[in-house]
Amino acid sequence: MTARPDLPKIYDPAEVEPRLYARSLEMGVFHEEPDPARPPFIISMPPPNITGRAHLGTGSTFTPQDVLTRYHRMLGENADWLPGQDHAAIATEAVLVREIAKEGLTRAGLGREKFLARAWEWREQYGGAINEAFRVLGFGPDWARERFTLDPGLSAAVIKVFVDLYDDGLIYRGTRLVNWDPVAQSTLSDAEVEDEERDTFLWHIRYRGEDGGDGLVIATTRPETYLADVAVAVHPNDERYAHLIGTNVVLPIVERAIPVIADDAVEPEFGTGAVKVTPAHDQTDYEIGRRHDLPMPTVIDFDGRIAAPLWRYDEGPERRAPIDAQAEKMAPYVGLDRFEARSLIVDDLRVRGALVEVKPYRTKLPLSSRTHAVIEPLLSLQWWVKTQPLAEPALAAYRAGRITFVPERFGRTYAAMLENIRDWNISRQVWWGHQLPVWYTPADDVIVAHSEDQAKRVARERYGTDELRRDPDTLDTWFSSGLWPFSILGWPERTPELEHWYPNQVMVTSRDIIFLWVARMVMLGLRFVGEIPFSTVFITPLVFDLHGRKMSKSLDAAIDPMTDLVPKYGADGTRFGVLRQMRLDSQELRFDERYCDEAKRFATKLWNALRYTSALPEGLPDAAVLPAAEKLTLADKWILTELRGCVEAVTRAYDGFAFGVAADALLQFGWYTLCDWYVEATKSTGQQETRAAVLSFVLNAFARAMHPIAPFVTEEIWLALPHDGATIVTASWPDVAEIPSFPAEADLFRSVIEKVEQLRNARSEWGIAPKDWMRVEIPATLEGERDAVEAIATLARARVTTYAGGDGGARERILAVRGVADTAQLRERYVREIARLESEVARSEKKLANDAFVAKASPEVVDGERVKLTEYRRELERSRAALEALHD
RNA sequence: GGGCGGCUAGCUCAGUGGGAGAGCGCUACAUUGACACUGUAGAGGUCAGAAGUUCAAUCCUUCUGCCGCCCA
Repeated sequence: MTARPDLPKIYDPAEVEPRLYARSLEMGVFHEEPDPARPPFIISMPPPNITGRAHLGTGSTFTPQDVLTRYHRMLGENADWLPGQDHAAIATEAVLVREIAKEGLTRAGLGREKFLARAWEWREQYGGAINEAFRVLGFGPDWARERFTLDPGLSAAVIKVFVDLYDDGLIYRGTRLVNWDPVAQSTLSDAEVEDEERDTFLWHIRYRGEDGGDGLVIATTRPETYLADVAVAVHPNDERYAHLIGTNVVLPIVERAIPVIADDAVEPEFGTGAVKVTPAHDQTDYEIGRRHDLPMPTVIDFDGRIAAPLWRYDEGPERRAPIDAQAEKMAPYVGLDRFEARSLIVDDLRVRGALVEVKPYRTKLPLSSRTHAVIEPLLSLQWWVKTQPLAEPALAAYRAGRITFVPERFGRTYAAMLENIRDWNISRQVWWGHQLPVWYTPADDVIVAHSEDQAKRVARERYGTDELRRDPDTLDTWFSSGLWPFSILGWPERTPELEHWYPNQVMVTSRDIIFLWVARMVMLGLRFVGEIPFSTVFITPLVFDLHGRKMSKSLDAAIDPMTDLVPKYGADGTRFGVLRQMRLDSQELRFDERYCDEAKRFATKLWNALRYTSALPEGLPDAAVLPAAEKLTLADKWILTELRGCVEAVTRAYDGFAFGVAADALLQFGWYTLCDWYVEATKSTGQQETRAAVLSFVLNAFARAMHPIAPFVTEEIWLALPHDGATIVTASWPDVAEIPSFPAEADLFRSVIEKVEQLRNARSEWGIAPKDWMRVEIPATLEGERDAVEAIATLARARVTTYAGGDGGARERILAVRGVADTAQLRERYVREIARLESEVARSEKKLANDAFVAKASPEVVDGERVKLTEYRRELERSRAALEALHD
């Protein structure tokens, strides 16, 4: 290996990164086969949506996965990171509807088959955008194993799970209140609904008593739904209304009588304390309706327009009749959009004198995260999963400690959510996705089967017909992603992958989908594979920008790593900068680009350490082997000891998912310890014999420790040094047992650093220019410590003379080194130093004079304080003596 | 309403029951055998407020205030 003076001064990620990534792909280093001889380390990548684009949220969730996989691969484990994509039913369909609208087409006009063909085309063309971002960021998942939720194998798994759950009575069809998106024309999961604060009004409306009395005044944010009111509810303890409970009041305009009921769910402080109950159009009201067995008329239809009373729930004719009788009086509103109807109804109520008051009010409106339409809670016939029997084992697995959350507190979130679980609406009225394996006979008999053929067979046997229509709905996307950790391993086949790689070791995701996704993977994994899907769940912080805006949700607040970060800082700088800010106990990462900039300069700094090393006149050694211990200098022993500490700290940090701590430790060692001190120290005479070997060894090990976070610059450096193997990606993790440690010498060198800092400070105070040599005097007894003296001379840029004296250990003698300057300056300096030491001595003496402290504090602390006091006193003595000497 | 997190230097954040830290920014100086994407030195903080526990609290407990998130 020869020196490479040709290396550029500035490390250029734009040149290095694509070249090394392509090399890794060519070498196939990211691919693994199941190997029972080695412990598995498997992460299933949370599949990004095919509509997804890279933003910092993706950076913060996926980078740790890459780091963990690379780290465990270096540990020699059977490590694999399994990538894939999610078909993202509603998001994709929304994009497609917009696409075809540009050509003047509609979904209905195109028809299911052609629409799906367009969807596949779109997927081929644009679905890979996020993978490109992953490659640019240097992520190394096992690309050969990439899966898509609509792949045949995964789809077969979905069908099997549906059929089995149905056969076991855990899937049923029923009418419930759902989140309806009138624009997307589909139900949405709770996660796809975002609350947004809006200014609106609280309308106070009088409902007169049936007996002709004043009745009461209700307050509502949704006056248009009053047409479907079936009761007024008050709190049971609310004395204002106690006399009305059990009586009837009359709805204005339509003149229908409804009862006043008592229910705990009513907040007496809200509005007037009396609330209208509209079970078909509000979640709370729905629950009240269930409790009091109220009829549930629907007056808003799927298109968001007022409709004559519709009956979607199972009410008898006698309960329907009084409401159906209102149809004529409702007629003026029928067909109006819900918001138009609101203003018309408010006007009409005002005219009738029923509108008592209108107060400005700020409320949270549920909006569709896909179409931004206001969500309409609607009663609807849907397919549901009965979750209670699935949730119990999932909860038990957590309580038994078989699943650990990092940070721990998210385990409590998980448990709380499973304890309060509600049945899961799994049908969606979109086309892009897994169509329900459900068929109906002309008589509406339900057949659930693995295939149309099977359904027909069953239909003939059971109902004597094979004239079937298939349910047009598709499954909630989370249904297929809930199978992800095992469906991508080939389940239901017992593949070698499934045998060795399930359960996975770690799942990395963000907290907002702990319930939606993590809990469902656990429930379904336990049910269908009989084992938890992963043993550890690492929850990454959510990313915000410096103004506190959430990155992942709205694109306008998003920083795109592809255009905003990688071109400026490289993939390494981006990764390092993001991870540096990732702190375990913080649930929020307020992204600050300055960390990426720092990381980029760090890469250049390390690069220059390599340039220095390879340009040493001695040349690089042939192998990354250290000289014998007896040849090592004081500085060599110190840097090796520090290296070992750094590797230990980084190992501990990776093991505990403390990526910020790992990055801190790497930066601290690489920049400050290695470059600022050791490299400078090697410039003194006496270091020539060992420095090339030590630097090569240290840089080699350090590059490996840093590789998982910054794969490119570390590989480039590693390849330029003596090394074993073809790529750092498959190199072994630095073994601390092979890094010698010299605690005593390291301590000694730390006192050299301490002294040099004092001397530099003095130099600055005395106005000695950096290029000028300063003078120091060393005690004659220190002359034997040649390494220490040379290091001080080089690092402080000092010429050394001796003075008679100096006793104690090497450390004391090093600290007795003193700078020489103009007498007046020196005197002033010693006077200040003496004052400082006197106050320290006083503080320490006072503490030790406190009997309670000596008696109750731990012996180590007391001893430590005594040692400190002794040192302060000794330093004080030295300074006083030095000041005294100046008077001569 | 219930739960959770945060409040430390101008900014973004570490940290610890026993002498307050980093980076950036700021000030001054410097082209010293790799590095100006650099180096050296410096200024800058009642560790949100109050009470308690303790020999000792920025750290533990309680309360208060403000900021944010989740669930209902």
